[in-house]
Amino acid sequence: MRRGELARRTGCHLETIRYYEQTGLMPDPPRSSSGHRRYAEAHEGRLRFIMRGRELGFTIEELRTLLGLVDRRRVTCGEVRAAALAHLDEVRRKIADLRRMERTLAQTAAKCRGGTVPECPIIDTLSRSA
Amino acid sequence: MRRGELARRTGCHLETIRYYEQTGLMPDPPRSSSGHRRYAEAHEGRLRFIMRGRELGFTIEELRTLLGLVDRRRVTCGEVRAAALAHLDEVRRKIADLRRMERTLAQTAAKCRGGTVPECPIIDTLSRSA
DNA sequence: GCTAAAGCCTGTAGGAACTACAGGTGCAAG
DNA sequence: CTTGCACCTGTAGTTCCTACAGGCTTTAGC
Repeated sequence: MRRGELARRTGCHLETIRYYEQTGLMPDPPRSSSGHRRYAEAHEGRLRFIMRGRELGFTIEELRTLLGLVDRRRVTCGEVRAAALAHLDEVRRKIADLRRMERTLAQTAAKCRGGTVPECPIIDTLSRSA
Repeated sequence: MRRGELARRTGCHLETIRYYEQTGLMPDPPRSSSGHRRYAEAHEGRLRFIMRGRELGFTIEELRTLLGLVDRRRVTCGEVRAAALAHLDEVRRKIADLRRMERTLAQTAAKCRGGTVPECPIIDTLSRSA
């Protein structure tokens, strides 16, 4: 498939695919005789993985590490495991942070009747840097 | 307190404080006669709120909205509540995404013995775009 | 076969949210 | 009173994209 179709299938921005190629996250794909990129199913899977990682706040650099481990297939299992666990810690920290924020937002919204009273409990909570 | 101390207290980068001032998240603080910024406790609270919001993935623009509501104190309670609930939805979506990633990472790491075998279940899972 | 539209190519510029630096002023301590 | 650090400003660089501009390629209709 070509770049446009890969973009449509994954929902990734067309130019971003090229960017991921430039930064080494995506491999240089084979080209047609006229120079057009030709992607296979494997590319789609890899791109989806990168996209999900980015959505979840992993940096390009972190993904490069993770994918680098995947690519150099003779890396030890222990190394991969360590990287995965480090990322797991980070993900769990982010979840904990978001849950705190969730509680604060839910509580303050619940306290508020949604009326037109200027003295609002949400405002008060936020002002106190909830 | 001065900019340096506010930075030390909050852990915020010195220059970032100035940036938040330029972009209107932080108010222009009072200045000493020689032009040095003079911050009060209230500034520290507001900065911490911004920092937490940023860590949790809220954009500058979203924070500007939220803080704008806080600042213009005569906004209706309903408006504030709507903004808070919208943010709550977003937070919940992020939590759900992160939990999916957490499960994948935990499961694949558990399957792996951490040895030196080149055929690693984590690698296989990631290659399949977990 | 021919042309028009759509799609792809490259390089480069712009935007968001910082971060770093250069060149200068203020202030406090020895 | 001078040395050194903190602060001031404006501007340039970083990351991760996104959007052109100007030019080939491919495809669909005639």
